[in-house]
Amino acid sequence: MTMNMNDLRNMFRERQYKMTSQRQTILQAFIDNPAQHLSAEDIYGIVRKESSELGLATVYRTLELLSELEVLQKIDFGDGRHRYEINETSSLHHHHHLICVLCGKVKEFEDDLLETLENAVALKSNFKIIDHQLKFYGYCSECRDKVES
Amino acid sequence: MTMNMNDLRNMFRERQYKMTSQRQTILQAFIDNPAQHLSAEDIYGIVRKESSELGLATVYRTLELLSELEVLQKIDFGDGRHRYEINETSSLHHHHHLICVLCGKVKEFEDDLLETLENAVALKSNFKIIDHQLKFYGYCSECRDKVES
DNA sequence: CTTAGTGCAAAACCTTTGCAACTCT
DNA sequence: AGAGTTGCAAAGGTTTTGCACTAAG
Repeated sequence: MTMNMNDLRNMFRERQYKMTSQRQTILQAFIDNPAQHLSAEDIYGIVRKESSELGLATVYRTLELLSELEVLQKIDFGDGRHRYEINETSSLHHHHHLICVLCGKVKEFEDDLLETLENAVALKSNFKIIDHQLKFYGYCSECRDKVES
Repeated sequence: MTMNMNDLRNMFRERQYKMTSQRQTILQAFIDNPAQHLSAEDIYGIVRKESSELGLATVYRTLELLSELEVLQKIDFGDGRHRYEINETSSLHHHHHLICVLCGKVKEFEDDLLETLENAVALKSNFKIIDHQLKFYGYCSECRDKVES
């Protein structure tokens, strides 16, 4: 299932990375804020509000590290900054994003149906596919009401 | 089919935008370089090589404008800059991107199969979906050889 | 002639990096 | 002790903006 603090500690030990309080705090922020698509600045804000000391550069370095380790997944909604979420290793949790073009709200959508498509693409394209990302753009229910009225 | 210079002129007239030589040159650069995912800097380079005068700020402003008009589509491959391609209005030309995680090469993939999924998502989510974007990550044929050997 | 668009340089952002100080193991 | 990590400030890269000037309708 989802990464927890002990898993992280073990991953770090294996690779001789050090488990620092900053790294713990950052992972904890993701655990405390599920399904939030947090940016570096978001994390920085969350952690500082909880009165922990932390430099912004450290946030960037940690997000980079955790992405390489595939603890986090980097996503891009085109709003000029990178965003991250905990990488659900269980493929059952593969989900996609619905982005409202009016208010910018991002909703999640669970899905497995893409596996078939992925196989077809792999065959035709000669790519060995390891991951996919699917985004839908449209109007969320609230904004749709505004538009239609 | 794809946008041409006259279509653009008409769109501009309708909205009282002005058709300037810079805007023409920029659209022309997209027409001359199909399937290229050009960044602002790319366009700037292409145009200047052809000895036309043009400021980088104008490129950014024009790309923004053409995206709003849906003449261009903004895409993001996570390489730190926005990229654009001509928006194929014909849904037959809906295509997706295969991104190699090793060499960064981007290949295109044609597809219609997503319509079904889109409908399912619309129903379940209460979103009115107007567009989607699908990216596959993996190893291209060349890089796969390197990895497997 | 009027309004929109351009170019330049400066500013604004987000992200990365060099380096001395620090802290896990 | 020793290697990795942090924080700060500076640098880098992309994108945006203010303003005087220019060009399209």
